[in-house]
Amino acid sequence: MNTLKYKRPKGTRDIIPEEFELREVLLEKIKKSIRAYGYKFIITPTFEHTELFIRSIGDSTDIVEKEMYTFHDKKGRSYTLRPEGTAPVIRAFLENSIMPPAKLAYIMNMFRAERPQKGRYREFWQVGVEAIGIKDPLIDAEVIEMGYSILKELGAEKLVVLINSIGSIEERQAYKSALLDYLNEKEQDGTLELCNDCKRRKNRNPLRILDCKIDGPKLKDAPKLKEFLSNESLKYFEEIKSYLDKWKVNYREEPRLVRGLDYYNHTAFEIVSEKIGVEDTLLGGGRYDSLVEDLGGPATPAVGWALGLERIINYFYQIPRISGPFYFVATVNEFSKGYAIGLLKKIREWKIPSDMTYEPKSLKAQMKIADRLNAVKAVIVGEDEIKLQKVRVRDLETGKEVLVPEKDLVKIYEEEMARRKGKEVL
RNA sequence: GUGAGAGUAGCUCAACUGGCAGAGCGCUGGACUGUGGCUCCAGUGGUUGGGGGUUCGAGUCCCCUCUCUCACCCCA
Repeated sequence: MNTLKYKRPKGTRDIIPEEFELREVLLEKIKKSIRAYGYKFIITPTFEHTELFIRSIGDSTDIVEKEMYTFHDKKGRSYTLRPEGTAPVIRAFLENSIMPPAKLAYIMNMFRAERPQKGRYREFWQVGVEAIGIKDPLIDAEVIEMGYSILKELGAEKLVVLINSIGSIEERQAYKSALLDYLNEKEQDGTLELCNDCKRRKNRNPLRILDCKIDGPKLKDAPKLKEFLSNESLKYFEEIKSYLDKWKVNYREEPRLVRGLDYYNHTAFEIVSEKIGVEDTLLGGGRYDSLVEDLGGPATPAVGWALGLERIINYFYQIPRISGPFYFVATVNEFSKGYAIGLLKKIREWKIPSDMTYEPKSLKAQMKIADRLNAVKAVIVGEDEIKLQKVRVRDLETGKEVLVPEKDLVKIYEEEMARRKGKEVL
């Protein structure tokens, strides 16, 4: 088994037919919901100029520092497999002169060179939305509510929106230095010893220290981010919450919530499920008012989120057993096989999933294969049937057989599909 | 990058302190020659991830290596 010569690269996944069908169903639901909120879908290239990600995500973030798949072409240009969707979408928004206000959505695979674990892969799929050119608490709230309802519709349970305002970039900067002053002072007078992780965090993202399991509790008297927010920022945040209240979104204010990408400001949020032991984030997002300008466009505020498709599937779905061909054509001998080949061709012109055995096999063996493939009905063709100008249709679940003219195969198929509709529990 | 666990048949897993590598499922065929599932019978299955070492003898002990999984970090 482990003598296999080639295996998939670490952290990548094969989506086998069973999961493929499940994803199709989920994605259809997601697309329908997102369109209902007025978004249009786009697809950007799988790779971009490396610079785009460094500029947008921030050069001292984990993603840029150690998780990007970067390569060079023959002329030495540096490209990177997209690690996230927001920067490419904004780039495309600018490059195609799309006019704000614009609501763009995407379903794209992302690439990050992390150590894989549950719900976390090196290639993974994100569904994301970006509302570009609108700055009003109403849109922030709507974006959050949309993510919340979509997750709910997808069957995610015990959802909680964690929400915070991290203020404007200037406000956050002021807070950051106040926090650093506080930490340095405590360290110098010996009342505080940070863990190794937090020593690293100090340079990279000091706000995260407050959330550290080891050091966090020691910092009860540290300055609070909220104290550094302007009245305007606070009011904006309050308004968002009042909409969420009105729409009965289950949220919790999380003063320590910060985002790992540099471009966020003001609203930051995550949606987690309390059903999952390790509180993995199902969806994360926030407001980013300076990104469009940073990427060379006019000053344009924006807000958005992304959700991880694999996490939804991992935590809330079983990979279903899928049904095989609707009709499995079985033949009695070489003579009827010739006839069956023509019949199969007709069934396929009707676009009904169907199959047969190609090598000669006994009828018994053919039936066995039909069963194993989980076919819905077997169509048995032998000399008797040909003589009568009919086919024998056996329901593989009930074992009931009917003798009908060929053209009835369409009717039987349609009736069965109609019967199943709505009952499809994936 | 750090830490923990696991690799035995196609799959899920056994094999006491080192002593002949096994079972179930699957697969093929038959009982039932124009009918699947259930039952019974027979057959099919392996370089125990790879390399080295200790030993009369290694799936089992030691070292190296590869792969996978989980957790931390970080994130979707």
